[in-house]
Amino acid sequence: MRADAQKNYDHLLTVARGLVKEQGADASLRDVARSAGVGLGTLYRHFPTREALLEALLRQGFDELAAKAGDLATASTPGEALVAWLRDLVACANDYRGAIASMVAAIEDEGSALHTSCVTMKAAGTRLLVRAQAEGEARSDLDGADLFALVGALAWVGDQPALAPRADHLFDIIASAILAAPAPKRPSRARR
Amino acid sequence: MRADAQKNYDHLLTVARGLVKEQGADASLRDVARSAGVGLGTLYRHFPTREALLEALLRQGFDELAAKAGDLATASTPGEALVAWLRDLVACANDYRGAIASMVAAIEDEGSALHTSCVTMKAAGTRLLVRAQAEGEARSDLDGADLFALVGALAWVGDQPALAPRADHLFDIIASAILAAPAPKRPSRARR
DNA sequence: ACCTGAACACCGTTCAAGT
DNA sequence: ACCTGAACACCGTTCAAGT
Repeated sequence: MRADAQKNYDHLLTVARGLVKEQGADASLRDVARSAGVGLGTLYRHFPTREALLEALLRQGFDELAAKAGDLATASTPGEALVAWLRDLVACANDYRGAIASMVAAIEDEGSALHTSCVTMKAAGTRLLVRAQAEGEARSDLDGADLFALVGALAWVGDQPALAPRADHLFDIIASAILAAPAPKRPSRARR
Repeated sequence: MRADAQKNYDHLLTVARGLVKEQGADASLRDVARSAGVGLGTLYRHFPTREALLEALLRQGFDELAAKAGDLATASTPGEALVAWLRDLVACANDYRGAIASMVAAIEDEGSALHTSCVTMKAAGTRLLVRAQAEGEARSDLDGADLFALVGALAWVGDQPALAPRADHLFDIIASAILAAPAPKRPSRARR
């Protein structure tokens, strides 16, 4: 890459990070180019789609999550490892409001710039889930897709200003549901 | 209301229902007016905001939910009543993809045309929750706001094409978490 | 009273023209 | 190679002018 192009790329990313953190994943691309002092075509040259830009922004967090998944696979108990990793994944998605919808859609869209990253995340989560299930620490009626959907749901809650204050509490509730054994069809009254 | 105005109102609502069902709550308002064969100003006259249009579309479902909440308060067991009502509320939100975000935001926005409806829904859900809690059929560490947030999360899952197939399963999992007693801080291993 | 549609200020996306 | 910005086809929203 030519030196001037590299400089544009880096600067665009910095500016985009600020704007997307403020205004969410649907921030105006025109604004990004304008704030970076660069032509619209330059933005499109470096990031041909909005997903490509989002992918670049999420890159660092994704890499850290991948590394952490590896560490957790040997450290701590399987159930704790799973929950700790899920918490980080949700936090990563919440860095950019609205990004979670693109991440979720990318799982099934091979053409998306986010596809590979998100499939990798889903696979890492699935491994942690399977290990916890093998040890009897996670309920058995869940698979990787269910887990990713729950992450999506929790990230969405964190993205809504009116719900965000409840996000941590709901995370704990759903985490405990993941760790618990599946409930019987009809809730049993307390023993008497 | 003048007869011609009433006719426009009704026709706009019919057309909007179709378009919003197809394209989601962010369907183009221009398209709605165009498809209804009416000037843009006429749409804005009858529905000054997108929320006002959404409110009119959700009206029927909301009314049915309110009635059902009353019925359920005396019929069936408190836990079953709560879960059945939540299922219907999620289904109602899923009628119009993307509507749930507006509903959730409306709770705290007194200026929103959806405010009253959504506060009413939240209050009805809270009553069903409190009754179930009083009978020991719902966990005690939840309040109405938590419940509404969980409904939002589940409705969001149902709105995502990639996740919708999992929506029913996740509903059951979260429903059983609502009905269960809160888990201890650390998940206890199975008795041995 | 009610309706219309032009006008304004924005978008996303593409692409010919420049360096 | 890379950059620019005009051009196109869309938005949401307002409001003067019509009936």
